[in-house]
Amino acid sequence: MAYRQTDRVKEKLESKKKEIIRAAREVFAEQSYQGTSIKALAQKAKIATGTFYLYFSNKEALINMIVDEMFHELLDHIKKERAKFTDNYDKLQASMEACLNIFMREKTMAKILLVQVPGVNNAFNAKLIEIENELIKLTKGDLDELKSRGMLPEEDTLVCAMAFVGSFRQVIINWLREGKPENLAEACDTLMAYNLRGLGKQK
Amino acid sequence: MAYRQTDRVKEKLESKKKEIIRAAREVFAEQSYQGTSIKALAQKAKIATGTFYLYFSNKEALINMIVDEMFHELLDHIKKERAKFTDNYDKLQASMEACLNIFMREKTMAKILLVQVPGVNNAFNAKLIEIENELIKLTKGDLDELKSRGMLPEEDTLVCAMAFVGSFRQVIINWLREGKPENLAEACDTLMAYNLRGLGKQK
Amino acid sequence: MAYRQTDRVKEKLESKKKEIIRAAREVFAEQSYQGTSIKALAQKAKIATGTFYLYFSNKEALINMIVDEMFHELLDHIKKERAKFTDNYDKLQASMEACLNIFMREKTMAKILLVQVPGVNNAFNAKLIEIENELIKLTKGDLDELKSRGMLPEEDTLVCAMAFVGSFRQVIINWLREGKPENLAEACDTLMAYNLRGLGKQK
Amino acid sequence: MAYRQTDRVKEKLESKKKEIIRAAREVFAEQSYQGTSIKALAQKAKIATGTFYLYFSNKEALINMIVDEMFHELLDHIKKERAKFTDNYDKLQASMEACLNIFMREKTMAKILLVQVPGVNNAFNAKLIEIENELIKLTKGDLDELKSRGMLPEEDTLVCAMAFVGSFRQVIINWLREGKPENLAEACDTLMAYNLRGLGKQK
DNA sequence: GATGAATGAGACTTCATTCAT
DNA sequence: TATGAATGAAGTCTCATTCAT
Repeated sequence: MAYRQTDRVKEKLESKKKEIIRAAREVFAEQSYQGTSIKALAQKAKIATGTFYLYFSNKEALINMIVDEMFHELLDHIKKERAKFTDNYDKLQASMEACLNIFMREKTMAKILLVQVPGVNNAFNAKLIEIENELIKLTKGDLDELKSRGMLPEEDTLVCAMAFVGSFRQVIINWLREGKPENLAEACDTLMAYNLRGLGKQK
Repeated sequence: MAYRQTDRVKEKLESKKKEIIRAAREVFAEQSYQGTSIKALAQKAKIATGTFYLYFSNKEALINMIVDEMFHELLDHIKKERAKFTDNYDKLQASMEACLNIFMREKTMAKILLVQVPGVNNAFNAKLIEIENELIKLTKGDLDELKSRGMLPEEDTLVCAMAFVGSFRQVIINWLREGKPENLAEACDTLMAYNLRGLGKQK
Repeated sequence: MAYRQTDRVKEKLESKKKEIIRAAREVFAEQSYQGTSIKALAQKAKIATGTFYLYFSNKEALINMIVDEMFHELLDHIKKERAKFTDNYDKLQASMEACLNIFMREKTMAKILLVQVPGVNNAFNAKLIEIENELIKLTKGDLDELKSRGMLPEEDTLVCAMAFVGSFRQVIINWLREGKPENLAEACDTLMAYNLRGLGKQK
Repeated sequence: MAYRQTDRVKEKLESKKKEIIRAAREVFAEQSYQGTSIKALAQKAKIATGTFYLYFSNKEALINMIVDEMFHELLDHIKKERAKFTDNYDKLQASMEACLNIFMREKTMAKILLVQVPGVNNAFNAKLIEIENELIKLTKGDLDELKSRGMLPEEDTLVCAMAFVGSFRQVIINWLREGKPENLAEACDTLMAYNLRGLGKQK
């Protein structure tokens, strides 16, 4: 009987991969992608440098997987939260709150997505953009629907969606970088109100 | 006894430095800072690698100069445009329009400041943040004044300023990356209206 | 789960370091320190250039280690030989003979210490000087003792010690560079007699 | 009438060359040959880097010329001083005194010949050796003559000559490097007495 | 599978030398 | 002739990736 990958073996492998990713997230949140060597990474993950290559074909594959993972963590969570509501204004609010919550909970993710990684490598920069655009698309969907129901004035919904997302992004990034505003949850309310007014929501 | 540092020679040297910076801007707009070697840079500028070091002490000095330059180009222009108005709403609008105009005119600057450089090198990342924060500060100044005159509702002006700047940033960045929205000038009007409503401007 | 740092592996690493040092000694005996590139060094040691940096943090660390090593090899041997005698004249003779013997046995050491390295790098030039001065100091110690016992005329013992050491140094260096005098052991006797007369030894 | 190198032109050229050499001596006395760039050299000589190459074909030609010059300065002076005496003991003393005098007068020469240059470049290292050997040869000549007249015991005159020169060399070098012995002239007397005893001079 | 030593391409930078002015 | 900007080979060192154990 030949060697067979039992579930347990598979699981073990998978868990080691997870561990490496976990360590990598931590490191990348502190240092830039380019500034982090595989050796340093391996040390953090408590493996040998060679071992890294048993789990990832190269450095880029790792960051790709990390960003991919974050992509799903983030959007799945957002979609799940949105699904709880039917009103599009509520959906909008739920989206942003979900976003903030996940970033507050997982600061490493926030740092990687918003601070460290951008501008490093055109290849996966694309993936970051994808996340941003996906969020804009969701937002635009809401706006389009509200507009079609006459609940919003006649404005370019793409631009509005960008403004909406961009305003949140800016506040989160400043919070990450400089700790201001101190109370992110409160700022979220202010932002929400700002954007709803901006959209021209009828009271 | 030729080749004295006549004015003409000096001028030529200065223009060569400018040319290197120009080439560097172009390269950095395409590739990341870290991903660009001095050799590649030199090739773009049509000089030998060693020549680069006659004009800049090292790679970091170059990017510092570039970002510094952009910092001044951008903020000087904005301040000049703002100075033409006394009304704070007009100032806000002038700021953003100045920003957009300069980015439309100098796409490489926009790409470097907004797309390529962030997240690469903590040293001058700070300078980029400085630019962003300077703009937020200017905006906040306007909002504070408007608020003190009772022309704005009681909101956290820092958060509002971030939202304001962030919304523009997001639209510009998408335009840079994907060409959408196609008509940036028009989008600017939409954005302006959006933000003025968001601020709670009394008609 | 192989390739642990077993004793055998450790030993191998240590021997590799030794091998690099051995190769370096050989190269430095032929070419100057500055004139030897890491690449050339690596070739001689049959390793890749990068491998060098696994064993030494940089070029200077290597030469430091080499000179340090020689410092101890040389002085330890001299002191050991001196210790066999109580009479200071015997000690003097033992010192010089030990010196000659070690240089005859390890010509690369002699070439590096006496021919190649001096005058190159102020940092470890100091270490070479230290060796020379240590030897002069030992010699002076002997002379002072002899003088205090009235066995030497009233002369400046520092100058005499320098003369003593310098005369040996010159003969060894000429032997290294040009093979003259051919019979170094015999020359040693001549030198010894010369210096003892010079010191004014009472028969 | 074609352009002709008048004497005055020639003289001017020659004097510039001298000036460069003078500056180079000064620099080389402080820094090592390898550690000195042509640019630094040119600055010291108050010429442009390119100008250097109008007077010397390359860096090595300069050091060669310097050492050559020193070779003659030194040996001509020594020979001149020796010529004043007929007794070989007097000649020996005159040689060494001449040597010391010139080194005390021209410390840069001493530093270059004895401290900085050795070990740098096999090519002109040879020339330094030549100087040393020439001095040994002169000394040996004296010893041989004394020996043939029965005024010296039967010893290997080459070794004795080396001892003689080596003892002086050592004292001078220590004086240069560390300022000890403080009084070089006095040390010279001690050394002379030491060596005459060493040679076995009959009183 | 796991290890970490080994590899070598490639980055930055210096500097002897050349060359246009 | 004099200048100093320009050149590019060569040096040091890093690090992603491979490979022997």
